[in-house]
Amino acid sequence: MPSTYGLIDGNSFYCSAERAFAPVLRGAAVVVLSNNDGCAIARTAEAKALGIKMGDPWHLIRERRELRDVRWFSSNYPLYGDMSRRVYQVLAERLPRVEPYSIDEMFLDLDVPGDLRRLCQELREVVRRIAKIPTCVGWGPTKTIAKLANGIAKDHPELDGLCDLTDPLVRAGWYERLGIGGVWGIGRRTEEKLAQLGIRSIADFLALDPRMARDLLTVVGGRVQEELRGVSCLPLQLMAAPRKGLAVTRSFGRPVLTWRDMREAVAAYAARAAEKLRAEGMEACHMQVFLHTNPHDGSTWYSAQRSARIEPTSDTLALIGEAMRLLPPLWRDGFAYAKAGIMLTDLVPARQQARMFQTRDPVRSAKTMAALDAVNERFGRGTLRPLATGITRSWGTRQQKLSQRYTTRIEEIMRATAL
DNA sequence: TCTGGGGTCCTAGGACCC
DNA sequence: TCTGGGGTCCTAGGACCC
Repeated sequence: MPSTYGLIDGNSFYCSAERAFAPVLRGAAVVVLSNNDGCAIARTAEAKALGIKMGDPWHLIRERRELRDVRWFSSNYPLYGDMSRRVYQVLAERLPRVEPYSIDEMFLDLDVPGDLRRLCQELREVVRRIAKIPTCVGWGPTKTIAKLANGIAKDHPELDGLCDLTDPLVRAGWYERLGIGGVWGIGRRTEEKLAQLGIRSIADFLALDPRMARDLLTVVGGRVQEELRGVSCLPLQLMAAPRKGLAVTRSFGRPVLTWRDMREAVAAYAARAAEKLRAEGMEACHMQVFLHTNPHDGSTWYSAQRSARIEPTSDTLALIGEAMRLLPPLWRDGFAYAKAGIMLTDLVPARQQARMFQTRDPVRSAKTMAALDAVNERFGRGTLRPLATGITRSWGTRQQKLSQRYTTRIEEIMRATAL
């Protein structure tokens, strides 16, 4: 177990990814929007300075005159994924152990010889130069402390993107000043619960009897407390744990009113779920389908879900078939549906040998799916798709300003931006 | 009228994360 | 016109078993 953990994260990661290809955006207020261009999910410092908050609905932001010049983008996850992998590569070439934690954050094992501050500064510079992403780095004796340090580096520009919380005395100083709600693992509800007991700062929380912390917040809260004390409970995870489930759920670009559109949308989600499953080399044994109306618009709420055990598969047509069996009982005429989704759980590694009582030919299915994936990999997602998933897709997601490079390979990107 | 002590599996819901 | 998507872990409670 390392004695020093680091956390590096990309500043306004999605915005920085967009900026990497459009130098003209340097110094400009930039936001990236959620699916359906619904709300702001990433903002540059300039956009934050203009008062744009995380999660602000975009239709309200754009009405404000002073925000007319804000540059905005629909989210382009394939691009951000490429950028994230690039950042990982740069780090993994320079450190023995790196754990990708989220698309824009990596935990680092900093048990390496030499001056840590200098090393972290060098990491920031090389990530900026090669992957074109500005970052902050925080470090300390546990992951939770490294995460806290990273947040401090982000919030205090005078620290030049670096924050060292190795020294208990330095930590104690911050613990007095920082609210417990900013700690990794303490959300809004827990913060409220603690506030009722008069616990507001991190220092207050550490003064709480560990048994009481566990009774109040379960083992999770107990672990947070230990980690904040400097006792490491969360190891670095170099191997990503096999995933437990997978979901494709999406709000419609406009309300779905007809059974025909609903069937198409859910078939399309099932097809996408099957693709993801195959990309992971997994098969699903359980499927859940749900749909619901808009919870925000004051109309009558209707929501329904149904699930079933299925024969293990990652075959697109088979999964569409299962979804089409689950869906009909959920449908009620007369509602304006806002969202639907497919969730696959009980994932198992794909295997090709025949099972007893199997109703499909696995070899044939694998061949067909491999061909389908190869075409879509080469010519873009959705080039080849089952008719059941629709042609016009009037329910599709709105993406008015997608940066036009989502099939681009990272090598081409790097060439395009070579200085 | 009284009525044990474990187990497992499943589902739903809460809380949190990015 | 009108507010994202996709995960994880933990706990409680019911059904069922011996």
